[in-house]
Amino acid sequence: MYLDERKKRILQAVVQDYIATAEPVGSRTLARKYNLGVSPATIRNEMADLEEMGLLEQPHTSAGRIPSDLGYRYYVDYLMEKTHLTAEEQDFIVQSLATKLQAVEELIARTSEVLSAMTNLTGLALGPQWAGSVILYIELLPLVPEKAILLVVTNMGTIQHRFLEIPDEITARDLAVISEVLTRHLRGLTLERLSRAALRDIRDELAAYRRVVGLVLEAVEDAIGGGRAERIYLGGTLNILNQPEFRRDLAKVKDILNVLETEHLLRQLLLEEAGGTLAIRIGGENRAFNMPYCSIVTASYRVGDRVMGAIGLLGPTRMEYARAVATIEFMSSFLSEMLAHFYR
Amino acid sequence: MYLDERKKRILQAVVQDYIATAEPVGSRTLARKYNLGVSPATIRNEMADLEEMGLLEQPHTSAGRIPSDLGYRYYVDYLMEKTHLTAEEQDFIVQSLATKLQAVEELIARTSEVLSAMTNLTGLALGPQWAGSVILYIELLPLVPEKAILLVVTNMGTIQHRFLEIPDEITARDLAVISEVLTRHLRGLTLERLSRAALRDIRDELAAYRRVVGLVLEAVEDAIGGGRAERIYLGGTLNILNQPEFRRDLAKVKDILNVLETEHLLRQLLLEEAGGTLAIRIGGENRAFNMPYCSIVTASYRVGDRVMGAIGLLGPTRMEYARAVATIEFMSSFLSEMLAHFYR
DNA sequence: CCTTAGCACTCTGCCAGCGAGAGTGCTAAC
DNA sequence: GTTAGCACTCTCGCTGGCAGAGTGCTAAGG
Repeated sequence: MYLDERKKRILQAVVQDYIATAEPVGSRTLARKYNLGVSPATIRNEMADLEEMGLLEQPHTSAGRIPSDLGYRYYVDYLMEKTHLTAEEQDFIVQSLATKLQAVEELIARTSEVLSAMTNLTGLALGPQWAGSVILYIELLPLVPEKAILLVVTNMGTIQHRFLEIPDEITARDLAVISEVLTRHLRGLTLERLSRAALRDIRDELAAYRRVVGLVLEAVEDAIGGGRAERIYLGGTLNILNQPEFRRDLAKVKDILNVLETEHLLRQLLLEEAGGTLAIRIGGENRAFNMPYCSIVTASYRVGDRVMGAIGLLGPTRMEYARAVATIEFMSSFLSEMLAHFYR
Repeated sequence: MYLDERKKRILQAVVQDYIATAEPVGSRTLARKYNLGVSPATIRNEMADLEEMGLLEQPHTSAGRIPSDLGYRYYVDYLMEKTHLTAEEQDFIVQSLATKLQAVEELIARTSEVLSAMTNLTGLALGPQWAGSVILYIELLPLVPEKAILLVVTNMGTIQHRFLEIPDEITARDLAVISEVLTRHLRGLTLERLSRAALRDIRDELAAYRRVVGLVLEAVEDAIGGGRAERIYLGGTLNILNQPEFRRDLAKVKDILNVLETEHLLRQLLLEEAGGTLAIRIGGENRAFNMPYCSIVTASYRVGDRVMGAIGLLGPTRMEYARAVATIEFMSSFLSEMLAHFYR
């Protein structure tokens, strides 16, 4: 789609003004606030063109124009001036995330809050990804009589646990033996596929414990498979209610909260385009979700070249894209850095 | 406060009708729907009395009456007919919670969702309580070069972990020795107070590892102290938006979501009266919270006589108390039962 | 003395009508 | 190609009127 310079400037001005005010913007306002060097009448003509091209739309005949999804898209792709967080802001993030950090989950949890605090949007954070990591230890420890706890520790430091009923005659020593055998055979395998061969070997070697080995292996498989659901952290859900476009429209708020409450939807939202570094999906571009009035900016974070999770910002289509992008970019690279340091 | 039979019946009818319809209820309606055997005029006189006593109030001169906090309180304490969940409902709960259960956290998480599904209110669940449990194992495992992971396992099957930087020269065998010493000295201690003596003994016995023992003990203390923040699970946040009294009033919704988003407020809300079995706090009785239009029904769940956590239902003051109470009571005793079975 | 019918009064919610304000599209002049 | 002028349109907020619901009071009845 080709736009001459003047159209670009006008589109840019409309988008920026609408983002700032949430009010449809008219030719007069435009001429006054942004010195475009032409009169309102000319701007009107241009805006009519932009509307015909599908970049702007009118809520009703006699209101100003607002950007369409396509208009935002053009803005984001070609017109938006990239910004960076200020040194103070970066510092704030670093302080918020780096102080007294105890476990990776905590880092991710705080990330969602910081994201929201930086932008007044809703911050999302997913991870850390459990898939793709490698088993380091499997331990079976007696808990109370006839109960044991199974721990699976991976090289990423994630831990899954399961409870097991065990027959009375199995001693702590037996459990230690079983742990050792399990660890020896499974160590180094990725979680996605425990080789069938390894499982059979274990069964053979532990033939003496026939009564429990089935249960134990089941628990192992379960711990590994069931752990797939990484937690999603939300920050600033409340901010949605501060957006003027939603103050009056409970139905929309409900749609959004519904998505925010449904983990698998969120997961889909965050991971859909985790391939690239940064994804911006605007309004109706999010086909799967009934939220044509929302945009989302997402990015994955990595350790080395493995995707460890994703973060995102959800807000009205009218969000400050430049700031959202700057924040997401900084946060995802900072997260990657922190994790790299954490794990190596 | 003494009420004669007729006043009781009228108050009861007002509360029930208002709970059902969310509309102020007038004398005419009352006379028609509930056969009180008297005319609207008499009812009006009685209602005027009830209003003077502070049990009812009028939104404006010419609307019907609605119960005041005090009115609800009287209803809950003296007039409410206790109900029980039907066999089908109980079955639904049992099915939802008992199938394929993997870990205690999952049980609690599902509880909040079931609570909300049963009542169309917002379900809260806190726990399982980490305080009061006893250390069973402490393990220090090498993770990647110069990093180790510390695991603290308690008799309740909760696990805390922390990452540690360790000098290169410390071997896996060294870590095993340290683990053994830690476990030997700390096993059986409750998390609240690791005795100073035990810590000194450890320091003495591990003098050879002077370089790491400080770090390790710090991590242990941190894992134990930091773990205090049990997770809170929410279910059905969305239901708030379905309440007619909040459909129009974004400010209230915001207040509520704000509380729901702030963990320490929720914790306070759930634990405030964990002493008794069941607590109902109505509207303004919740002094600490700026939500005079909300009530909350809470109960703790236990294993033996130790409080393991709490569950609750949050909704408008107009909630169906009888149902909320029945649900909470069933759920908390069912939870206690499940956990008792789990742990013993 | 309690209960009840009747009635005047009050307040809300809803709708229609109106004017102000903002913005547009079109036309004609520059 | 640009711009001033103008008629037109649409929203928003305000007002007044009206129906509906409910009340309190009074007076009559058991």
